[in-house]
Amino acid sequence: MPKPVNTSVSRREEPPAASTGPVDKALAVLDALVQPDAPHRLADLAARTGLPKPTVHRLLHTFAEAGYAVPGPGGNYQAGPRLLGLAATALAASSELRLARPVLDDLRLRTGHLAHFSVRDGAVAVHVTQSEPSSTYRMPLTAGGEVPLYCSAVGWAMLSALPSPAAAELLGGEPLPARTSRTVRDPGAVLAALPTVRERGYAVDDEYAEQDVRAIAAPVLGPGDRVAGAVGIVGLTFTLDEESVAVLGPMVRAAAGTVSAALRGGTGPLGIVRGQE
Amino acid sequence: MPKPVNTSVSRREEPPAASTGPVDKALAVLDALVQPDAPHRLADLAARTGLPKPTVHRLLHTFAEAGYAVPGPGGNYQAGPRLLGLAATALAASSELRLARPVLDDLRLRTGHLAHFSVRDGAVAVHVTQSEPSSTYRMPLTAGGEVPLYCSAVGWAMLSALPSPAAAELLGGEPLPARTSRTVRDPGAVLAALPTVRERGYAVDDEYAEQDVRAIAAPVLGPGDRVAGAVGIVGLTFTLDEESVAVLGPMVRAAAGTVSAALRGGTGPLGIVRGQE
DNA sequence: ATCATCGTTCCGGCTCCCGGAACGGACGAA
DNA sequence: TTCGTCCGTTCCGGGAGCCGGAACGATGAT
Repeated sequence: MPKPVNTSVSRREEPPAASTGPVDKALAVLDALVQPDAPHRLADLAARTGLPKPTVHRLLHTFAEAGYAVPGPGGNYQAGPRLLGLAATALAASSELRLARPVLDDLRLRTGHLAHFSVRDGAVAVHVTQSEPSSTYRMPLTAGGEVPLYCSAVGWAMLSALPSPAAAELLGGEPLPARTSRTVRDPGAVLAALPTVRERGYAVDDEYAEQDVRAIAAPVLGPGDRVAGAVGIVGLTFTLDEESVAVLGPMVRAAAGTVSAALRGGTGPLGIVRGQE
Repeated sequence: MPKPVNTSVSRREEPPAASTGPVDKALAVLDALVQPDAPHRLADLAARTGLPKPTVHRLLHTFAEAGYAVPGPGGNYQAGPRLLGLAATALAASSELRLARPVLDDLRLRTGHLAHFSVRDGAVAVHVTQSEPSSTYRMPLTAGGEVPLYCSAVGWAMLSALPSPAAAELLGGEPLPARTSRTVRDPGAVLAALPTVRERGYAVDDEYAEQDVRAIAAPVLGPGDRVAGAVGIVGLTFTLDEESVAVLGPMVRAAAGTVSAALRGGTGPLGIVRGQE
């Protein structure tokens, strides 16, 4: 008796975003491959990317031949040495990142909170590096993670340093999804808050994205006042309480200013003499 | 049992890249895009990858649409936010890397030399992360950089932890190119030195790769004695002198042992092949 | 003003990418 | 042990879309 193929209506919305070109598919697989829950099985990668199984398999084979993925026993894959090398090179080559790191360490030491540096990708912020206190028993922030601009301190900070029309366009006209009961859902309200952020020099996220989590951030500006990213600290509300915001805010603002100044001043695109290769 | 004995040896590619598929070309462009001398002009990327100009342009356009590259004024490109996020995610997801970092910091503090962690990609070692002393006036090692196994301390360390046949295959039969006057060019001589490395627990590179540079390294072993990488220190010969090798060597060996133990013990992503004998 | 160089666009040819279907092995349940 | 299920892998014919030489406009140096 032929079993009916399980074609039940998926309860989960299909996120697949059918990429048109092979390069987009390759990027999708790479993105899935570096996710923290390694090693990855072929079926999982196919499900996550929404690509057909043979397609993912072929891409993984290509990656493996180039050293960007390494196949394990039982047909599971993980990030390969060349991918790790690429990642290390990319992070080392980013001048803002290289300059931000020591500032983040200093900021973490002086505030006791997790300090991080994020950059903007469209309407979301990507956390690129961070300095964690040893006492973090639960990490409210993951490296490489993303958070919408409208509900994060780093997001508001970067929005505040953008021209108003650009900020308005990024926020859109529709009501924004609520993450907590305190999320500011009205784009107009977010826009109205930006002048205050500009005046103070730092933005505060009061449980906008997650319950019991507060954050403070300030924008980092590169040459020509271009927004390069944002520096911020994150903590639970009962350690990063309302009173401390008044003293921590200026510290965050100063840290961001330090990075901005370093970006403008010292090391231009080619300030250093590199060895060969 | 078909064991994956895939030990691809050659991975060196020259400007006339023989990339057959579009995915390989995309990887080549990505690799060129993260190189330290940003921003990159289209013609440079085309020259570096050996690909035709329109092809590179099309790939960059695809990358830009996905946020993996960002076009600057005047038609130059640099790594985009998604690429930085991917890099951060990849490095954060690697358990060996996460475990190695604090050990490297400690090793650097106690030895005063640059400490680094490298993994193997075919017949070369890739430097994945490092902890630099502040006094480094010239960096003899770059993040994401590569060095052949046969002429580096980390290379010898990883070779020593491999089965002899595998090590022999990686070294090949031909005489190896000389990097300095002290480079060991005979594959047989390298193989003959490995038992000593195994016995002492660390390898020493006496100006094999570069003049006036000495290095010490020890292998890091994961579950099942699989080679996960190597921990090493690098310094100039007149600060990292011959007498200090005897005291620094065991420290490097101990550091590598710490990482190995942590890899085996604590935070295995999920113990899959625990029963495999 | 003139030219070399670069980034960008165009377009016809035909490569080789695509993914449904099938196969064999691994694992768990009965 | 046997059966059923699921997974990784391979195959293959059709046609989607990749390819790159050639051309065009912008830019900066001479």
